[in-house]
Amino acid sequence: MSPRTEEQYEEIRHEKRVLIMNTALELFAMHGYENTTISQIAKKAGISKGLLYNYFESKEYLLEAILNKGMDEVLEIFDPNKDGVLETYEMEFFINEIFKTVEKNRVFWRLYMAISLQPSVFKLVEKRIEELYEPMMQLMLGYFKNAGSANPFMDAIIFNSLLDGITLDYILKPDIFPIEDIKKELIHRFCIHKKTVS
Amino acid sequence: MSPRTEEQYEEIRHEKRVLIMNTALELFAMHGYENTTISQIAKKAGISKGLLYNYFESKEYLLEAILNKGMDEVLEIFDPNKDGVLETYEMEFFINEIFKTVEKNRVFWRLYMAISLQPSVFKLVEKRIEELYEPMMQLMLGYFKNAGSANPFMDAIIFNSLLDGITLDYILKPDIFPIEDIKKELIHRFCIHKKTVS
Amino acid sequence: MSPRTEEQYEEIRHEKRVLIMNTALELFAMHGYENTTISQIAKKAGISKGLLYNYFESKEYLLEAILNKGMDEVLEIFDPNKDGVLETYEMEFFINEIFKTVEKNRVFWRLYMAISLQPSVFKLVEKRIEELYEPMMQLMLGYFKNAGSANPFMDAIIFNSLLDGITLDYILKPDIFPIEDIKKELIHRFCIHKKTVS
Amino acid sequence: MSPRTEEQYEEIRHEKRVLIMNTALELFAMHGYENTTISQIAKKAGISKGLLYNYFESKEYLLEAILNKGMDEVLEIFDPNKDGVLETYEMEFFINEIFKTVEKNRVFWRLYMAISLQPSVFKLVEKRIEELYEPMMQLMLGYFKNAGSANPFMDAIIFNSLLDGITLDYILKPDIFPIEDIKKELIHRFCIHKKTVS
DNA sequence: GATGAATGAGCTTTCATTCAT
DNA sequence: TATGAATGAAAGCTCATTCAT
Repeated sequence: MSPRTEEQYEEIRHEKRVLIMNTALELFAMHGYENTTISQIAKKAGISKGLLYNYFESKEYLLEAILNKGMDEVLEIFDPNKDGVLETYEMEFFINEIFKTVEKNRVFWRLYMAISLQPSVFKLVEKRIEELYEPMMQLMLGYFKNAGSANPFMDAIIFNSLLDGITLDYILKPDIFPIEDIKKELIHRFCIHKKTVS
Repeated sequence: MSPRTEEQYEEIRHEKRVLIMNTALELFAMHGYENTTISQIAKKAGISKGLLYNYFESKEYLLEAILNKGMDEVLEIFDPNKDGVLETYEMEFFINEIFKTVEKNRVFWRLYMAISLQPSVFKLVEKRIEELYEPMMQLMLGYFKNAGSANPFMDAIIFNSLLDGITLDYILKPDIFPIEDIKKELIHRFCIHKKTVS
Repeated sequence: MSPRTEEQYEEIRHEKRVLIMNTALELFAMHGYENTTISQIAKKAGISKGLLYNYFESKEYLLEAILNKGMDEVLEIFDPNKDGVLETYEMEFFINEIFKTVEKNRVFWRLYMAISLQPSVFKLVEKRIEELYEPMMQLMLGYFKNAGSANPFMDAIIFNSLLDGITLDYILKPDIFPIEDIKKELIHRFCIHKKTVS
Repeated sequence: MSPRTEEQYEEIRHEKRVLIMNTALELFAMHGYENTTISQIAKKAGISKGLLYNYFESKEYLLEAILNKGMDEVLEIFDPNKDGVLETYEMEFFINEIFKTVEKNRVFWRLYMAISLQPSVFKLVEKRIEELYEPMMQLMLGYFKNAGSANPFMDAIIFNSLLDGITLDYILKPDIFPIEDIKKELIHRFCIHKKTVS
């Protein structure tokens, strides 16, 4: 056996980081950030407390890393059309993407929302939230303008709130919330084919 | 000097209870339940820690009392139509009531939502939530049926999610969220006046 | 109704003192001195905490008063023969008296023994204990000498320990400890009629 | 540096546990369970409060561990003759063993008796007490029967009470109680040598 | 890199005692 | 005399973080 290469070590480090972050995310989302102890995370991840501090400077930095990673993943959706306008025919794809993200990262969203509701921790996500909401609003604004809305600003805000509400309700009751039906309904209601804005 | 009468004691007790609950609600909502210490509450309320425990058995019971009181106030909205159906012409009144409640109890809703997102504390509100959502859904279901909706169940869920999303966004950014405009828009969109029901 | 006389007030004060002391004794003996709160005592006695402090300067003084009163009652047994010698024919009477006291003041003895075992509170009873044991030992010593014992000192100590052990066991399991039979047995064993020391 | 081996940790843990238990036993016995604070124990043991909780879940569990360990040690005396009968010639050995235990574990016995006298804490030792008294009584019963006693049950109870009383008096005044002489006297009185059994 | 024993600041909670009425 | 609201010191306990190995 030859000693591990620099890259292998790097790989191991990266995998452990991900392990810790995923473990912590689950616990944070389930019991809340304050109710989760470093011991619990270390135990569930199968490592020692000391090692955890080898990867993350503090509990708060760990949380920050988790939130940033989650936000990065979410923000990728907006990349394709980053500086463009959402054409009406793209709306269906967009809604699908959003729902896919929400369903895939349910646990992250729960944590994210809980944190958002806590002003004293909110600073950790405040900046990233702007990165999310600003392009989102621009996209929607452009879309509704394009679709000939009488009040595109109002339409955008309401659509945005509706998505937030759906996400919230889905997170709170994932087992009984009919997320697939809701998605279809949204597509049906908001994806205007051709020029027939009702 | 003779001791205070029972009524005087009752008065004192009631006022202090309210003072403590209001103070705690604000702090809980602002910094989160776990991040708020009994010391902070006592200090802000201008009383000693010991006295607080004279009124509430524990920090958790204090939270429970706050949540229950808030839920009681919110549930009063449903009283007028408790076992009836929401007639189409009543929808405007109903939306107005909901928005009034949300605006008036902004702080409570923030706490309430934060708690709901934390499964381990969720048990405190679980039962009360059912008291809120069940009649709400029935009311909406009846309303949309009455209004001739093709899919009243879907309409009810979406309307409900929309309200949740609006509440959430308003709570997170009360200063910039155009709550009044949104309310008008909702009334405009969802209040079907008798003659126009097809 | 004429105002109460000075004596009547004094009478009321005395009765209330006794009420508080008896209530406290029971609680102290049942749950221990440290585990009993002033609130509990006041509540069980049907008075306010403030009033209790009107009668007793502190919790410790209350305990002291209880212990002293109990000791006084116990010490009365020794009065009849205080400076005399226990004649052999008086032993039966004496044992009867001791058992009567133990049975009557079971609760007091429990407290008294518990306190004795706690050096830091022991100072409260230390002096009174000497008042009890010293004459007791003298009495026994005289008795066994009188009865022609080969080692009256040893006999006295052992007899004393036996009484202590009986008291302890009776206190710990009053329902199953055959106190009456034991008493008869003691009388049978230690009351030497005439000169037939076995 | 590589981390300590499992054995090293085990060693450390065991030694600390013993240190804490011995320190706590002494303080509990001296000042009483309720009057002893965790801080005092930690300080006297030369460790932090936090560490103590690393080893014992709570103050009560610490007490329980102490009582159980003490009882285990005491119960070992009964092992040799566990299911047998105490032959008359073994009585001397048995009395010697009992006195040895009492003298060696004086501090434990003080705590044990104090706890026994406090019904609300009694549950901690209730079960263990039965383990002690039941075989003790059986042994004594067998012994006195064997020795031709007219009332072996009474003899057993009285002998038991005598031992309890001696233990109590010795604990209360170890410096002046003539425990060695008493032991000899007991052996003299209760060890019936085969030939002299009438 | 990896361990978990060890720390200590800070939390919730209790309760003897005081005091305005 | 009598009340119970109010205090505050001190208790038990938790947990993020450190560090010797």
